[in-house]
Amino acid sequence: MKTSADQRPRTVTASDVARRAGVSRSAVSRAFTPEASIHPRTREQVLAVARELGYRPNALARSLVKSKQGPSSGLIAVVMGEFDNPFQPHFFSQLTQALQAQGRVAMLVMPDAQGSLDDALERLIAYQVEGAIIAAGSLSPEATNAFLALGTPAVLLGREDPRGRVSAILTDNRAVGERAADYLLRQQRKAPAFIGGRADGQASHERQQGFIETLSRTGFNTVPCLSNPDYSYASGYRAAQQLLRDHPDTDALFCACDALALGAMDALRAAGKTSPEQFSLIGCDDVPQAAWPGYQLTTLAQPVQQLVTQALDHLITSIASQRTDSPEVLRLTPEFVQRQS
Amino acid sequence: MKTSADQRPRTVTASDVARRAGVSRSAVSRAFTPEASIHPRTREQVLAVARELGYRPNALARSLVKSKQGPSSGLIAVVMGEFDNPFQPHFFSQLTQALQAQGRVAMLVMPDAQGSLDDALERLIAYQVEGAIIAAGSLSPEATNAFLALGTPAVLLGREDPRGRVSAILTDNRAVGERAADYLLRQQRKAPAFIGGRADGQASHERQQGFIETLSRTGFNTVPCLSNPDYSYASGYRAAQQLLRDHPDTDALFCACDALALGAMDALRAAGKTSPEQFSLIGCDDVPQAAWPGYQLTTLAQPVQQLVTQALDHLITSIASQRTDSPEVLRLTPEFVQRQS
DNA sequence: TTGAAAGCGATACCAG
DNA sequence: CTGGTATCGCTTTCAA
Repeated sequence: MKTSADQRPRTVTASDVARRAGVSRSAVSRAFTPEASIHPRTREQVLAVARELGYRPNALARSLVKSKQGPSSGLIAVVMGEFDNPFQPHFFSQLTQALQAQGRVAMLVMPDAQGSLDDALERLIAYQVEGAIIAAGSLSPEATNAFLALGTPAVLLGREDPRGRVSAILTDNRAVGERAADYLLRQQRKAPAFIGGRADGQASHERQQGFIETLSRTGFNTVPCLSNPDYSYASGYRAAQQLLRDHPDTDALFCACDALALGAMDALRAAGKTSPEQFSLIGCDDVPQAAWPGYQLTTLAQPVQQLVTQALDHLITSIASQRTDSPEVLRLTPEFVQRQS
Repeated sequence: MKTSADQRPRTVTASDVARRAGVSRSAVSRAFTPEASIHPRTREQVLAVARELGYRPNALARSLVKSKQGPSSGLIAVVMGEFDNPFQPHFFSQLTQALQAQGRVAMLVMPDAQGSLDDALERLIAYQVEGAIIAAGSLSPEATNAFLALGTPAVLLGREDPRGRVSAILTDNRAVGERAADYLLRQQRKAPAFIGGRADGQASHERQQGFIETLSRTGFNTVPCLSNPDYSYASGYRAAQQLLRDHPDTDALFCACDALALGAMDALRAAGKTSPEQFSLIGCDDVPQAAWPGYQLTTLAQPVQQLVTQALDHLITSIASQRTDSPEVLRLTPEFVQRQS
């Protein structure tokens, strides 16, 4: 008699089903292959027995043999930065769901504080991921290298590869800056300023460029620009305080992302600048909080759904074509979202 | 001459390394097995060649053979609900990082609107996940069943299995309600109320129970309790409006989660109840926004780090012991976080 | 349409 | 310590 400890049933294999159904292992395999040449009746029989026994093809074994024909693990690596900005989770959940809808499985890597990114990547690669979506902010280059070395297709999401070696799908950040400037100009503001994220942050930098260039075309030659160690609410708050101290006449502000903008808004309020008449503020991303009644932040929305769809399409295509050369960069247009009025 | 299309190098296998290093495949395998009995010099040689050729053991193949000895895919399924509450992403990122630190890989499932949960679960199961962490809110039962049927260890995180068939790690929600009540009583409030999430929501319900029972012990027998279709900011806002309409004398409010509480706070402010003297508010979770200067929400923090650690420990243990019977429920104590004063 | 047999890439057992 | 061999679970020729 067995002990109660080995309650876990041995995995049911194709052989088990074959034996029970009185057919060969091949037949079982065929029953689970849509286009296989197999008699309908045989298939039904097999599937019936399979259901009865609770058999499911082992994806590990399947991928192993199919790897002869090309990659087919069905696994996609998702490299995601930390959720320090409320925009990231939103982005991430869209991405996951899109992958899922495609019948693929997301294997996740999040660089933690220890910087164990490399280990984690190695592990994913060992699982023969077919491709990678990289949305890891500043850690993207490392991740990019890892996949590039393997010839595994990868797509950057939300940022661009400085060396242009892999495709990238992102929001047109210069356009973001330009439209932010347009908005503030339309409001007849006299003293606009900018609060950005990390000085080396690509997106932040491009938004700043678009912003100040547009302004300079209208005669604003010196626009105060502050940068921060990150893209957080707290940084926005601090930066706005500093801005008010150093440039008390400021009457319009563009922040590189909503998190910064929300922080800035609270700092402005704390300083008594509560009315939209005295001060214009605009952010970028369109995080859920921006729509909260307490904030009503005007912002430039990133086209999340499009970004995700395009990135996935692109990745799937390059997996299918087995080409990682000829990288492309796709810049999608942000959408202006007017609030607070 | 090959065309430029087949630029992707064929995967390097152990045989390639063996041949090049002048040893057997077994030797290569041993070189990559920490405790294997192999001459240090041989190992170094092999590793050198491996590095040179860019060889990495194929995890798929490895898991396949190791499955003889027991589960060893290194894969853990993470079933996560939608990120409709800012607490979820926070939770999720902690979980992922913890898994990663353990050298495991997270395979993610997020039930999307279409309810394709079953398909996605089937897929994960096919990949021979060793265990599952289920933090999917209301969809947990389905997910639980799927893993239970396979005898795959699973742990519920943040909620409990109504039928008590799998282990669960969660915050002590009754204690949350009790301490919330204590706080409001300490403030000498006369007319406390409660705003919860879904009426059938387990956590919300337990928090409510703890809350009203504690209050009733002090003589409050009829406490207005509102429920909502979800746990969102918007619902909190609406519910608070309704509360102020139906019970204008309310002077203290406990919300089942911070998202609801933040919404309620904005509704209170919009109604002119701005001062902490006139109105006490307390939430639960301790999401990042609760600490923002604009809110300064007093709340009962869920011990995220502990929850994650315990859940993982528990899962690993039951994977190792191969037992899915004798489920346990662990309730961790919330931490009171006093703000706004 | 079907079954037998040959792998996919790696590990573990067994002699040497 | 080392190399040969069986095996993991599945798909895929190749004949029949």
